[in-house]
Amino acid sequence: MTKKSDQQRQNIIAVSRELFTQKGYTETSTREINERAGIAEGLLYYYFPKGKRQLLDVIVHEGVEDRVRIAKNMTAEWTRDSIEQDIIGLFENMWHLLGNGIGYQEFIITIRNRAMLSDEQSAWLITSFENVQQHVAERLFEITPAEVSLEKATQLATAIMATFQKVIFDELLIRNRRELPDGTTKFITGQIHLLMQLI
Amino acid sequence: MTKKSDQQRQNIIAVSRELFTQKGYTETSTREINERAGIAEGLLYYYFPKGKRQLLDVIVHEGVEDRVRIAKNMTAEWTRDSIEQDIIGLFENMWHLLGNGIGYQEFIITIRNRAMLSDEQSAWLITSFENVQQHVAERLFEITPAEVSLEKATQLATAIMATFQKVIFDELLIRNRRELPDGTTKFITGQIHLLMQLI
DNA sequence: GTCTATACTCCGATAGAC
DNA sequence: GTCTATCGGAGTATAGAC
Repeated sequence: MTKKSDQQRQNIIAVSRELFTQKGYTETSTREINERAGIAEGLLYYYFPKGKRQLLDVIVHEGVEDRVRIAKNMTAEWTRDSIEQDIIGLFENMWHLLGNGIGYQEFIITIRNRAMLSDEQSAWLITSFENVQQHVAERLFEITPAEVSLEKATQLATAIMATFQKVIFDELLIRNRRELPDGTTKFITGQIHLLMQLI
Repeated sequence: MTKKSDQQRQNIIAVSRELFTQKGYTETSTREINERAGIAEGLLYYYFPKGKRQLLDVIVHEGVEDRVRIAKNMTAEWTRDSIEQDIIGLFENMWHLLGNGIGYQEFIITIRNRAMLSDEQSAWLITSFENVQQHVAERLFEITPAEVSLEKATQLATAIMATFQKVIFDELLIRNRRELPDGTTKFITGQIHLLMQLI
């Protein structure tokens, strides 16, 4: 039941998102979008009357909506015995969501075009991390000895998330890589193991 | 003894760096650079024969050179008693170097134009953090009980730097702020205090 | 809804006088 | 060294036929 026009619209978005990620927003011409999408010159303005800028806004907005996916992927139960492994699994989920496919593209586009965006449009990046962080804090608190305060569990969750964020930003943003280097899992494992000594 | 032509050249670089930071590289026209620098159309190509792209490269290259400043600002001695305060002071130095003036501009330009740059051109960002991190690891190891391994000190330094990096990237890159929010020092203090319990 | 053709704007870069 | 004038090209967007 997906209408032709819906497909067309989605196709234009997908092509634009791809090009914006690879070449950058300003470096991508509407002509190139039309070409790759296989549509004629004028048609883009039928679907997006405000032109290229509207495409950017739509793509960034989808990033906002997709952020719930990140929260979804963390609902698995954690147990005291497997806690370190559970945390590593969480990192792998986050890496997968921000390092692959549409999530990666939305992430890169939002960061690199920050100067063009409003505070609200880029806030989803921080919100995503905060959501995960709070989730971690709660789980840590649950399975933690009674004498450990919620505040300490929260601080610990913050330290864990900072480590995740460092790896993700270093690789995706600065090194411009999309595959984790060999030592990463071992690195994360070591850091988690160290931090968990705090409990 | 600074020649007029040197001033002119430096002026063009300063104006470009300013505009590249505010509006982005591609969004800045050479006309606007000329206008703000108070020079005529053709003159830019007298100083920079390869045009706008050369300006980007020169600015990024200066980031590479300025990175030694980060290392310089950490040579103060640390003592066991003041260790947490010393670490907080280090954070403030790093924030100052990446959040103000030319250092801020070089940082933003390098990140936001990553797609245009080579691996070498953006490597200085990671190198800078790594240098500081190694320095922290060594200092921690020095003033630490004998039973703590260098490896553990290094891991701890990594966790500390991840916290610094998180704050800096969140504020400068995502939130697009250049002044630290009120709670930041308290936040950093809390995290450092937590992490130092590992020693 | 989709196409072709084109109007209009702006940019980077050069030529050449002074 | 610095200026004025301008070229060639590319980009966004629109008009109007089908």
